[in-house]
Amino acid sequence: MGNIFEDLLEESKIFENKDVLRPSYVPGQLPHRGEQIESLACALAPALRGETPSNIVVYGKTGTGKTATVRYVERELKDAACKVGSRCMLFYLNCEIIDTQYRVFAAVARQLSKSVPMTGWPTDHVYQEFKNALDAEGGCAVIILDEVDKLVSKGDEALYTLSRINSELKNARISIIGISNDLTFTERLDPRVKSSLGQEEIVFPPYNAVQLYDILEQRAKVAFKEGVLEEDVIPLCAAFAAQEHGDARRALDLLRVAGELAERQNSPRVRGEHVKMAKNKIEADRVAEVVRTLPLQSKLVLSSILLLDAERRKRRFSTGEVYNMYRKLSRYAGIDVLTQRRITDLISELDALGLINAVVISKGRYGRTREISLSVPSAIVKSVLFEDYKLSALAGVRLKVQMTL
DNA sequence: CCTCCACCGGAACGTGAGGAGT
DNA sequence: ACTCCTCACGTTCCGGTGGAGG
Repeated sequence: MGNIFEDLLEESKIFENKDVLRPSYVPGQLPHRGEQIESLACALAPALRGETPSNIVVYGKTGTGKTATVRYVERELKDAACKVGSRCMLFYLNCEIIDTQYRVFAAVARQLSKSVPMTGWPTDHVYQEFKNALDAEGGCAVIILDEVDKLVSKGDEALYTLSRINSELKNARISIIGISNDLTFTERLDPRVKSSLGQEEIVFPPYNAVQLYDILEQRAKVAFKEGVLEEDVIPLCAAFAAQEHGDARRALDLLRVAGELAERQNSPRVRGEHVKMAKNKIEADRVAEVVRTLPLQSKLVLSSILLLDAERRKRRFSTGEVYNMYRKLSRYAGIDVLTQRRITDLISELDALGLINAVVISKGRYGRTREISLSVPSAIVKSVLFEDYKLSALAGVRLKVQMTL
């Protein structure tokens, strides 16, 4: 008795099966994606007959169900291939992690139980191994490249090689499915790759609030106990997510976190206010996590912006101002001072992460620069930044810096 | 209409860590 | 022990540019 885990072990009063709300979950049915599923299935059907399907590019913003749909079709195709006895393999690669030519080949070869080191081999060696593995297996291989744009940003060699590989294979054929959330990414490609890759295009439009509602309702039935959701919960989640470009992942997160918050408060039901709390919590957690995992130099840049923000009346700063502050800070903290060129890149990264806003503006006679401002609450950033022991010394530094200059 | 500021951002290159083969 | 890879992170060099002020 009195064990600290006793209370926590008790069965949830809110959730029936929380996993259904996780983004990795592929449901048995995908509402409002019938059209896309059909196009994909149509395009891939030749694989079952031993022919080579066209290459496909799938477009759509985050949370429009691209990955879920493709994985769903992948599963169905595998089943079908099993039944028909057709030799058809599917490889799912996430290019956010597998983001170079080397890694793509290595990942596929490994799934065909070849052993390839993380790094070390010349790329053409891995390429050979990759081809041998495919040829040994024979049949048709569908390579799914999730977030292809990440792969392209580091040079389009990988796609170039992949799109031409069929002429070098004896027994096997491959076709590529690229998933991208950037509609313009093909324009950065070599025209030859572009025409080969984009034989077929499928677009995923964002969900509207009504569609999000359907999705949430479908999952909520499985995820929650009967009757714990108050009526306004799902519409609220749908509405919030619809505001953020119809991102279904956001909507599901909101619902899950709202449930968790209700559970923690020992509330018997999930109410609308839990959704509002969840919205704030998700944003704060995201910011905190992003800031925490920033490299030291980027943290320093962010600290500079934070200090400027606290010292000046205005809220937007030029690259020069930020760089000057950065130099002072890193000297004070005894950290190598990087060049301004490097810092502009770091600033762009912070911008891409959504922590700051950086827009290039021209001030005419007075030059051209980025206008930089913090785009998240400074309190969250500050508390996380000064956790870093190397930066904690900076917490009380504001006045000193001002004086030493 | 031209100038010229204060940067932007591409390209090429260097270094050093991490790993493999011989 | 030595050679040969990739890759992350920086630096150096430099051509390019929107628009206020002359």
